[in-house]
Amino acid sequence: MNIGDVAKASGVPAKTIRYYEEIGLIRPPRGENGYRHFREVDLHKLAFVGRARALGFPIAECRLLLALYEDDSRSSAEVKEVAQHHLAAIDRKIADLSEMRRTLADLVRTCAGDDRPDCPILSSLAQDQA
Amino acid sequence: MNIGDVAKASGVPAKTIRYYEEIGLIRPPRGENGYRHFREVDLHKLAFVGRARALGFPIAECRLLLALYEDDSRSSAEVKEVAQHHLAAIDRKIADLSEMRRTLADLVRTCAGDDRPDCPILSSLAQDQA
DNA sequence: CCTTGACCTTCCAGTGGGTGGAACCCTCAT
DNA sequence: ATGAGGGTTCCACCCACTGGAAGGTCAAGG
Repeated sequence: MNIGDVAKASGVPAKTIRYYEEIGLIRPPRGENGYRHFREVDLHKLAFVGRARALGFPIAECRLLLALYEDDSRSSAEVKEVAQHHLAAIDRKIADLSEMRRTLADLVRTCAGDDRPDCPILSSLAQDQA
Repeated sequence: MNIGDVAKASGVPAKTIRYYEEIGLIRPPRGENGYRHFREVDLHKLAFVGRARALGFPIAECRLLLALYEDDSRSSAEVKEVAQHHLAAIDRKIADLSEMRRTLADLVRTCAGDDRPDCPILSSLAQDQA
């Protein structure tokens, strides 16, 4: 399979696949014409990474998960720890965003949104007790 | 005030303040020694941007908000629109993260986390019906 | 007057995770 | 032989900083 087929099959854009090769996530062999030639295992790994990325795992953790996946002597505890670590990171992000959302929604609610210049949003940003 | 004082007063790191000047968000005048000299208004604008950034507004929107803040003939409707736009962006992010969280939490819950290699997290990442 | 240390300055490079585009090569069907 | 639609590399850019090196400035203490 060429890169375009793999991109279609995995849902990962060709540009991204090249990038993944550049950072050593995948190492598809090359044909005589210089084209990357993807075997089943390469497609498989790429789809694995694609799904891990879709769950928000950073590249470093995708690399780790891939290594664990390929290591038959892994323990599920190791995998779980990586996943829990990422889950905690997601929770922190959600908490941060929710806090922003709460504040911003309050401000939006109290803003008249009419032709007058008076605006509690700007006042809040301008004052120290924002 | 020098940059260090302003950094302390506004909570925005000196490096970030220099960056904000570079992108034209603020334009503090310079003293004879080449040091940036921050007037009250510069500190004020910087703190404004700091608070807007803390609410997650991207730089472009901070710039817009700052312009509206300095425009006496603005309407609160314009401000509200910017804020609502950002609120919607926050909501999208929260929705995306929540979806990830849901899937990941399910996987973590079903993983034994013991010495055995079998792991539903890896299985899920490896299979198409992840 | 000199030194010390805490400031300040600029510039360059790197972060994460790609994305866009240019310039060029390869392959296949017409 | 030619044109479309692959593929290849490389360089630059996105966001919003952040780290660090090399060097200038300033106030206080000896």
